[in-house]
Amino acid sequence: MQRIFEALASAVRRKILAYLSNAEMTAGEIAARFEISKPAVSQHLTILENAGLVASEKRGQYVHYRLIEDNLANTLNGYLQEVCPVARPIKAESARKRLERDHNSDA
Amino acid sequence: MQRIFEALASAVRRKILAYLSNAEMTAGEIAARFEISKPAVSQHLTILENAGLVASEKRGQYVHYRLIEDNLANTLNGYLQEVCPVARPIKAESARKRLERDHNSDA
DNA sequence: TAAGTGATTAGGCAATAGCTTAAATACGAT
DNA sequence: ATCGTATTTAAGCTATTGCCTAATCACTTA
Repeated sequence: MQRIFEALASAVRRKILAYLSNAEMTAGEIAARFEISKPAVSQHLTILENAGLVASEKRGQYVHYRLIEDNLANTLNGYLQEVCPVARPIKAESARKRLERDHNSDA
Repeated sequence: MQRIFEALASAVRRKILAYLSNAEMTAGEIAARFEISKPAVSQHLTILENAGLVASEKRGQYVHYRLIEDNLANTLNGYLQEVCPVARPIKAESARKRLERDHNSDA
């Protein structure tokens, strides 16, 4: 409980959740999206993971992060983010990324 | 949004919300309930008020604080607190306080 | 108006959060 | 094996948070 609220208290971390809302991302992709260093993003991801909001999976060289959909806090937060002017465009980007990937997987 | 999440990130502040869940309280009553100084509680109340989670009303010498019931964040938080082992006993105290007052108002 | 009580503000201190750069670790490809 | 890339860990710095005590402000009552 405490870890969830603390994780959600950070604007950057909520943006990361929005960015993961529609597509899985590697740590590097997430870091590239935001204006902070990779180590800083890595720390945020650790906090989100310890709060049970995201899960990571190492595949080769990359670490893929995804939302844990089956999670009350994420469900409620996702609902709030639908009406949040900061989160909405980031969620849209996330959706676009997924579409791009679906498209490219034809190649 | 940011202020709401920040307000809810503190365990003491969530306890204060639980304590207000069933009854209005003065600043002094809230401070007496928790093991921190009155000024510290006053700061927490300011943060909760700035987040739009509580409202204050000065009546004579006392400042009464109450939850803003008609508030999405409070509604969701109240729901979470129903299943929170920390918040539940505090909510019960709050309910007891209200009953005491209803009883004493006969005098 | 003076004293007593409730509450907040001010000032100061210790602990923590969040960031950066540099170093280390893990993996893939040449 | 070595080099390049992806990621995390380590170390250190700054800003903020949260608390305390002391002082101030506001109100009530004798």
